[in-house]
Amino acid sequence: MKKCKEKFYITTPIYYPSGKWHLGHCYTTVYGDAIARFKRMEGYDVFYLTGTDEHGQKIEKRAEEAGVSPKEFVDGLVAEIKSLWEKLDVSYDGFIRTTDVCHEKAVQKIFKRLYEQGDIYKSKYKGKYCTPCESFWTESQLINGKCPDCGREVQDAEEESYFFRLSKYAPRVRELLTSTDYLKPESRVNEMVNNFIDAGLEDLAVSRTGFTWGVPVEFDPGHVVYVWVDALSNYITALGYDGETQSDKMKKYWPADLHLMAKEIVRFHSIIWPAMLMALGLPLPKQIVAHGWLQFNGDKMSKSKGNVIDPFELLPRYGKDALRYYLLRAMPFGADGAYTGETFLTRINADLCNDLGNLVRRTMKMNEQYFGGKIVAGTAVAEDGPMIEKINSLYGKVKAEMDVYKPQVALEKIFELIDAANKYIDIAKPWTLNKEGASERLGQVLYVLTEAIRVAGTLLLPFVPSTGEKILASLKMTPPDNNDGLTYGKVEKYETVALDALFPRLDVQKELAAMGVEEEKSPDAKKDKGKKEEKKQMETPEEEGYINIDDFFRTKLKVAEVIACEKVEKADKLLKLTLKVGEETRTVVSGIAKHYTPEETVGKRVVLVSNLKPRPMRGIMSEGMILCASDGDKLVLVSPEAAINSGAEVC
RNA sequence: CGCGGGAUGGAGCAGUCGGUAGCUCGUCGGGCUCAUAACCCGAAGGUCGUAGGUUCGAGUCCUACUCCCGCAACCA
Repeated sequence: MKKCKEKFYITTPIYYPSGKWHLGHCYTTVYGDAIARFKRMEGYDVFYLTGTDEHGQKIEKRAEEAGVSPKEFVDGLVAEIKSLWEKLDVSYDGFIRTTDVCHEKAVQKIFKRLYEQGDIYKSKYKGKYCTPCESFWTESQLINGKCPDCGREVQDAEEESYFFRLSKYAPRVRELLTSTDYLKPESRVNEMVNNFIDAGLEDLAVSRTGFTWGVPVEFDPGHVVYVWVDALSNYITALGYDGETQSDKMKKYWPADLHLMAKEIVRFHSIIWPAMLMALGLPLPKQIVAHGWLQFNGDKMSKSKGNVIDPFELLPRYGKDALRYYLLRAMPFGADGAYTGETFLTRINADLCNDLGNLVRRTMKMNEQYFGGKIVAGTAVAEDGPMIEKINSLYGKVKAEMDVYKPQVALEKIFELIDAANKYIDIAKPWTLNKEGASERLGQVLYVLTEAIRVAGTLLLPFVPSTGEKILASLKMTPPDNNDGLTYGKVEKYETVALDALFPRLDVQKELAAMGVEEEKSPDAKKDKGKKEEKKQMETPEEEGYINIDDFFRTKLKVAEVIACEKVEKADKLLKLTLKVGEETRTVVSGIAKHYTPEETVGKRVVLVSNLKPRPMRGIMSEGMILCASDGDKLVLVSPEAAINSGAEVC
């Protein structure tokens, strides 16, 4: 079955190390890993690339706040993500960092070449300049027409920038999107074409002068290459492309077979990236696939909502394969998927513990008990037919789904065989055969089961590698390096051994409590959690979760009266409130427009956080925050319960 | 009318070319004893968001509407 080695080049995006690594990063990377492993099993010469995108103003700032150099800052996060990939069994072949010297050099060359051939040109864009801050702002960034940093007047100014002639390639890119299957799922095609291409593609600013943490433009000091050319080109510089000559790796692996990514960066990969490649005269990637986002407890992941799922916490508790399985199985193709602790645990229990783990365990125990683990092929009877057929057809089914990059459906197919095997045991009743002394038939039944387990276990390897290995270890086998043996009867003799349970069964309620999930559904769980918190309070009163009184009084709360209120233009959720706080007048922008009209808000007394750092919102400087109570759907303002002068301290 | 996605048993989802509405979890009842209180069988539960239309026949196609969610451009 092994043919001449065809290549397969697959990539994840390069991740931006500005904060914590989360489940979203894990999802994309594990998804890619499953495909890479599957292709390797099929005999492809796979190159799986991942990496990090390390330049830019945000990193520069974060590093400054942390008091380290940008390089030191990203080094730490890169070490973290590499350890994460190791813990998740991610089998990447290349890891590119945009701070790698050869990448930076290649980017400079690419930039220069595009400039020399006229695809990049120098121009200016108009905006506003704040002289004291030495900052350049666009019209829309201004706050009340003034500098968003210092609030001072700004002057008309022009800033130099290099531009990429994106507009020149718009027709070809449109053609690519609309008449090939370059972009999957197709629903994204309309989004791109309608929103961006047909709306008019403007040339793209590809350099910046406002910060220095980036690849310098070789021939124009003061400019650094902005994210597009720097980040996107990683897919070719990682193969050793240096801007002109083709490296061996480049010749071998380019064009990419698959760029995998989450939906928010589809725009760059479906429009800018092909245009860049066209300009460079390189072949285009065969396909980009965009997956949806993991939503957490019904919402976007957000720290303030307390629903951030940290893979570093989940991993040691449940293991890499539980996490891999969940990510690969539970997400629908292309759309968003909802993560909740409950669905996670239920999935692991139902599929991995009950169906798969238990099947392997019960079969191996019977093998051992009845035949001392020595199982040989016997004569198949009619009753075995459906099972044998299922074993033989499994690889084809899994392959068909993996060819269109749908691991979730591929896994479903594998579990259909596991399901069928559990049913087969009930029909064949080995324990009865044993009592009846039908030894030959008993041996054959166990042989069929063992074959099913071998094939399913082997096909599980790309998805849950260490579980696949454990299953094969029960059969005293090691993972094969090809897909040759995936049919019934390929192994005629076994000496099996019953190992420990593959996945211990989880107590869902206990685990949920341990996760600290907010909204348990069953009353029992609430009880459990209540107890737990009570205990915690008694034992460790000053532990996490508590602040002392001084901490509290750092927040200056005051009663304020709303003396004017209006909707913020072009903002659905914002109201601009003018507040009287004692003698003072404040402007506060608040996201309550869905719950209050301006009219009903005027005259209300509210509680203001008066020492919050002012922050621009939708062009208006908001000088504080007013307190509201919300239980999800409902939101109400918090008010003093009796009349009191505005400006009164809340204590 | 800014763009896009969605609405299917209690929950989460599938449903291709229109042709008997499926899966997983949960619930209820039964079976089995090899196995991790696991496994197997059966049942209850849906006017497929609303209102029209096309058709012999609509979850599927057309029109209008309601509600939800992303993005643009915000909710400290």
